[in-house]
Amino acid sequence: MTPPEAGATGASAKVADGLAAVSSCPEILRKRADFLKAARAKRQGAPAFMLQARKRAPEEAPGRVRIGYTCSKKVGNAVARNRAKRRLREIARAVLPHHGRPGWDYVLIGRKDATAKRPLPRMIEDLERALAQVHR
RNA sequence: GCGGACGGCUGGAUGGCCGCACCCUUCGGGGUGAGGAAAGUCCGGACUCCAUGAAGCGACGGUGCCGGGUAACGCCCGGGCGGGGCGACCCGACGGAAAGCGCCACAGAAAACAGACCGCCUUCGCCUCGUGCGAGGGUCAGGGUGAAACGGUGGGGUAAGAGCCCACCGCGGGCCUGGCAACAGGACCGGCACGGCAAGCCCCACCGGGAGCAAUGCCGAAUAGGGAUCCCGCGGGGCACGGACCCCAAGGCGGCUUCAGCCCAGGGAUCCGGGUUGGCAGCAAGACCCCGUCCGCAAGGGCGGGGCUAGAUGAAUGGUCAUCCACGGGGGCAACCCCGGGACAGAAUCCGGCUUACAGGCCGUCCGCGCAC
Repeated sequence: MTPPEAGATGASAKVADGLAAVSSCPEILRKRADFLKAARAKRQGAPAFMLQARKRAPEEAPGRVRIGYTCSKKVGNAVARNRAKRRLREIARAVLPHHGRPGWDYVLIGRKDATAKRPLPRMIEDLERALAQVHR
């Protein structure tokens, strides 16, 4: 019943390293107004998603990295939308603690089929590159 | 064994690591977390608000063989009738056409108080004396048309025919028997009247008020309609006038009527306070699930015991790795190896149904054919 130990412990050690580097836990965007503001700011395309990013004014919610997700009906039915949103959440969880800047709002927008099909490691690279573009 | 009918179940499994939402916590952690359809939003309810109450009528909408089940239903079960299939079984918009209106294309002589094209029979007249022509009468068996032609088949009968007469079948009527009923069976009477469509209007019976959890209630923040209370004030009469008081109207409150109840034109003051955004409640213990037992052919119901089973709101229920399980392709005699790869689909107030989508797999009952005994 018990699977091989060696591989599992190796993987867990690697991820524990990653966790130690987390600076601040990103906050989820929920208000429609925040999404509308982000949509008017900078945007950067990627094969499996679109990134929108905005540096907030100093008085609103200082210090935090904030992230939101959008999957419209263009992405597909409810199952496809939920799946796309979860994959976007997954890459944000991997990338944002290292590359997100405090005081910024980010919004990830899903694409039909591509968001569900592109391999996750490639999407992580895509997001790192897109963040670098937006911060420049 | 092959082909088929019906009913039910399942909807990848286990583990490691990293996450998300909610609940509990002794703050170490622990627990729970999508479906059979969560879907379509097509029916029926619960719940909430709105409409003054009761009865009747009307309008509109729905349902439509009978009995039962249910909170209720357009659902389910059992039965009847009609149709399909060798059969297991399946299908059915299945009340009324002697209340009325309307329609019945094309074809056909004729499509609804029947009618007479060809034909059949016959009377009279005429002549060219014929299987002739003309006029009249009797007919609907035969012809052809159609979805449908005013009962069908056989016999008698006749000038030829015809329910004209008879037998059987069909149809109608009341009666008897069985059944709670739909309905079925029987003998009797009637020579046949009543074509079809109600999925065109309609009639009959039964049911139904409207809107929906973005309902609705509460809390906090900025501005106008509305409501409550008080004051002034309003038709006629009782008093000669005015006021107070009393009585009586008129008018208003559902589509209409009756009864009951309530309100009174207009002006002023005070108080409460709408839509919107955010938060909280509604919001998960229920026509609930499981087991046993009794009643019932069944749907289902009674009793007893046990269980607590998602609660998000830009909306959690995931990502990844390993092994296994289906499945597809390739290689190999084979064990096996390699590659691909997981149906339909995601709760949003909650239940009972219906409908639609669905890879593959499993179980049970039954039918037909073939083989063996």
